[in-house]
Amino acid sequence: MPDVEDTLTNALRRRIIDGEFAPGTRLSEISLAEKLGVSRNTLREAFRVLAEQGLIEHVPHRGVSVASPGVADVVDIYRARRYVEPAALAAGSPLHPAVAAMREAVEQGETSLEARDWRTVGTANMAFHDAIVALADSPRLERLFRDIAAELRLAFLEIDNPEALHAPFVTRNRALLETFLEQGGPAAAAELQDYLVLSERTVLGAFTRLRHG
Amino acid sequence: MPDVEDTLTNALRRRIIDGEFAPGTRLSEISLAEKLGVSRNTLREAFRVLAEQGLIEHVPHRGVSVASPGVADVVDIYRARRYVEPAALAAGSPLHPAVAAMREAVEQGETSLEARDWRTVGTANMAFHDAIVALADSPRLERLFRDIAAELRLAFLEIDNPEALHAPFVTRNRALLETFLEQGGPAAAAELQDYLVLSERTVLGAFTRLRHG
DNA sequence: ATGGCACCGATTGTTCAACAATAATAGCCG
DNA sequence: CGGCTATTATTGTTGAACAATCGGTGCCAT
Repeated sequence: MPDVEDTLTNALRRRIIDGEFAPGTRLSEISLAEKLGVSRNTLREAFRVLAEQGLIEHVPHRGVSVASPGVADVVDIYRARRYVEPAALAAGSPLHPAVAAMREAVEQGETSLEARDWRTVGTANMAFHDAIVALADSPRLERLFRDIAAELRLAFLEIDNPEALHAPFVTRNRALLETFLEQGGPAAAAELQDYLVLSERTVLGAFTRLRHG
Repeated sequence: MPDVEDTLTNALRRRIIDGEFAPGTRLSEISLAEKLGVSRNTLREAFRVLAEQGLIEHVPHRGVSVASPGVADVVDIYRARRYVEPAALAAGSPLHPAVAAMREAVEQGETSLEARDWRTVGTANMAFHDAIVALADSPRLERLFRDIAAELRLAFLEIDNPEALHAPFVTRNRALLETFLEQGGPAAAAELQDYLVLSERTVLGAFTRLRHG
């Protein structure tokens, strides 16, 4: 049964992102390998990949645990986002295929918002920003964003107040898309800067509130 | 003999970057494991990490080979650099510790240039840009740059004309540092934009010249 | 009781040997 | 000479084994 590896990595990745293993959870090689029906060695290869992506944390001789991003991580993630996303939007063409993905993400967000399905709202929000990055046509920047978006999802899982985290940004996504199409990239980039500052503040606020009970 | 893994990954990484295995070289698990004195399984874990970093390419059932970046990769690498480096410089503080590293890299480059030690000139150039990215104080952006800088070194190895690639930029580094200190980040960022465009053109020119004999 | 210390158990780190699955190659046939 | 098949070398994966390390347990001395 070869080629399990990539599938295994992706499966694990999805399950972690979906919150099946809470952030901070220790992942035992033996029990997890048994549970997944693979050998320890194969599982360890997947671990190395996920650790490199920042989804799990590896401490020598103490195994791996699901990453649990702290305040410093969130700050850094948003810093990176502010470097990449507004620039991608500013230089992006309205004719770029990713614009369709942006529009779909906006609509998906609106639909899910109405259904009060916060988790899906969060997914749609991420898809929206993913599409923004895709405007840059840069595989390496897309990979960076994929990784930090996954980490951010873990941070969201820690907070576990999806409505407050995701709901406010659906209308902002719509507005941002319209600004981009009607006023062009630079105007949208400026708007996105504020957007990201607000988003960061929202996440950090929820974080510190957590720490204080 | 535990904990070999991280050491092994770093050792392999250094040897690849240093050109011990030419870009495109196929890395056989059996022979390389024997050569390095580790087991296949351990080596495979290191492979997974390096593949994730883009240093080696993994094709299922065909093994791994040292990455050999093509024109598209170089273009993308420079695109990513233009997203990150000028912004880091624009927002960077002259009091940041990384400025010392920038200065050291400039001086190292000048010394090596005089000695006509092109390889060291290249290393100093990379250290200079690494320091620029460090201005952003972002571990994730630093990691991105570390990876694409490594890939770029592989591209340089393919070209193998280190003088043309590295020598012209020593004086530019000095000038850029002075602009940053005397005129501030935004002015330096603008200068760096042109710098990177020129650098990209240099690399791409050498590339296409390669293809034509 | 308490603080430090040696031991013990559980887990990770690593190796080895084996087999399955695949891709490239070589050789065969038409 | 081109296409098909068989061979072969390599990767993919497994299971078992042992070494090394970490954390905790319980003992001992104060």
